[in-house]
Amino acid sequence: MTFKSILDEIENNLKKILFDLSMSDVEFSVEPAKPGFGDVSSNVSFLLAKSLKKSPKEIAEILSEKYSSCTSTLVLKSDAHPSGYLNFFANWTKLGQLILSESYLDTCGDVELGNGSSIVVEHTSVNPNKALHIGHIRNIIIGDTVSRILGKAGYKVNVLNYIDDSGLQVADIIVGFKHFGYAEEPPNGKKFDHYCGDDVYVKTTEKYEVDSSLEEIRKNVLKELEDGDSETAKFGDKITRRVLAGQLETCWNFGVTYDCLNFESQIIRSGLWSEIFEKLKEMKLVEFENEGKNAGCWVIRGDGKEEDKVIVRSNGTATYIAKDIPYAAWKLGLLGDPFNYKKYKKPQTGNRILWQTTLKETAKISKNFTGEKVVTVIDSRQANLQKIITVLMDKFKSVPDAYNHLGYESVTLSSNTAKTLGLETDGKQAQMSGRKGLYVSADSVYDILKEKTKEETKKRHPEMDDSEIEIIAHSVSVGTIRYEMIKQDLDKIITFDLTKSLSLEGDTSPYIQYTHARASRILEKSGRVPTIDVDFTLLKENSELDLIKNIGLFNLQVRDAANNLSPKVIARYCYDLAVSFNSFYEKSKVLELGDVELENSRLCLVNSFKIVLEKALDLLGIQAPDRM
RNA sequence: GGGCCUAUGGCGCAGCAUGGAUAGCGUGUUGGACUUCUAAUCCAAAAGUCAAGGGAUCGAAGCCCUUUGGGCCCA
Repeated sequence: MTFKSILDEIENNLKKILFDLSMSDVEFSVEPAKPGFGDVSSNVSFLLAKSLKKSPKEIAEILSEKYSSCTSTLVLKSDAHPSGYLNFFANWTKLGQLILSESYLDTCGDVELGNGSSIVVEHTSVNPNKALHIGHIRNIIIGDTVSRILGKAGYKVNVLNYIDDSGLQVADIIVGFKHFGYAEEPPNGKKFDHYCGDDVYVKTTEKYEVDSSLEEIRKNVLKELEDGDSETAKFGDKITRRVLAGQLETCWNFGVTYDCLNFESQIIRSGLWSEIFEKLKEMKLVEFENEGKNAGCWVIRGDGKEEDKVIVRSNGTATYIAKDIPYAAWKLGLLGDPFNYKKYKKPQTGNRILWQTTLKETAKISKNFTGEKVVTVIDSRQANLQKIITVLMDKFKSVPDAYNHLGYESVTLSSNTAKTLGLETDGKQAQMSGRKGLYVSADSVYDILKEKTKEETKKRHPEMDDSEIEIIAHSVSVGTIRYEMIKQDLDKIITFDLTKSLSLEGDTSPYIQYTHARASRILEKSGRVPTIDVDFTLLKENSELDLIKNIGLFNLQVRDAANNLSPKVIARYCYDLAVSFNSFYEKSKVLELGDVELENSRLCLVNSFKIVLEKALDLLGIQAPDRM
């Protein structure tokens, strides 16, 4: 049981009181109080003010009076604040014991939301023609964090990465290799995904701008790609898989893993499209246009003022939505599964097995990576398209809100960072562009951070051996990037600056990780094994109670984050938890107090903090070293 | 022309879903704290017409309407 216990107790008692007043249909709130207003607050008196024709203050006083005769185990007293709030003070001896005992359990923080139902999270889905840049990283970290949170909330999560291996961007690098003579092996041992993105792709697209006759070559390559048996398709497959391998390496380095890779080329060849197209026609969700500018096309009718959306052109070719619709339906398990599955050749970090789709009959392994619900992480520039798919899927699937587009704003470059890449912007931020070579790669940001954190760690611990420094620098670098990508709201643009965004102080991952190291150090130095068999009445300082309270809020935060698909909730929680520990750390010594009982009680608290912080950080994919 | 997002101390953000107490945090600035369980830390000070205007409400940073600035999508 956690802090939720006292909220539930108060809510139930208030409900009883309201029932006696025959006011039971009021939806009041019972929430952790703001600092200085007790432990729990309720707005109930405001809501009753009108119907009872009394001031909130008077009502709070009446309710407080009535509350004193309720049976309560965790509430010490209630208090009517002059503002009208009804505040409660906890019996911390009991509540503290409940919270700290709970924190020692494996299930701490678990939430019963999914109840074992399956949910698909699709993220990453970067064209396999370039290395991942800092903008892609935002998508990947959001997706990975949401997956972890949903897992904690009781869902069976299937994480998918959609590989768009048959589009224009892939055609472009093939043109580069086949017609402009780029060597297949990158020079100077450069990572293959970087080579394709920095050199082949950028330089090839530059040539299009100079010579428009090259457009013809590109079109032909694109056409050849669609025929799976062509030489071009086979070559394309080889190249994209090699780029993909490089991208996956970056993802794994950031602690991100998947369950299955879905290849667009296979979706196109699988026949899923014609299956869904027939269904769409049957259900009259697509219509054939006889007149107007879309004459001869199959369209989805726009809602109200919206434009109709063409999905099959008059020449019979499908538009790119036509690739997304069957995939979306497949993810929801609405279509037969045309795929077989085989293991990806290289194992991921951790225990998760990575599968990939295949159309080959030799691999007769069937799997189920679909979900009763789907979350698709794509930036909000694609909101229009995603809305069409959401509306369509709602009509197919009886479950409401089965298909969810989790949108987020893009990452732009600060004018200073753009300048270092050779673009003058007049002090304005700049949109990244793979085609123009205007981006900061994820690997390079990691490398810069790692150098910086290595230096910092060496300075602090001259005696430490290189392998330990390596591990610390890795987790701090990964943590810094992950936290930076997640800590603010999804609908805020992140302006990335090579120097400013890589701070290690303040509201950052290293701050939180450092706090963990402090706790670890206390436990290590104590030389004792902390237990929950301690005297909880000794924990009565404000900084101690505040820390206990924060520890007890963990599962409430997980619920909030999962319900709203909001990873930043957990980031904020980790930060708040760390702040309250640092406050405790400054005010209350733990060791060498000359009072073994008190030491043990505080050690129990420190350990509880450490356990919960580790679990919360794990949801962010951040590891906390014991020393740093 | 239509649509989506956004505006809160110098800078970067939280709070808005579900209106109610004293609008929080980081950074920067100024000053202070390492012989102490690690200073990637902590404490203090200065700094806010919550974009502007209007509306409903006993009560608005939050809800509704209008306008403006910034970003994006579609045509």
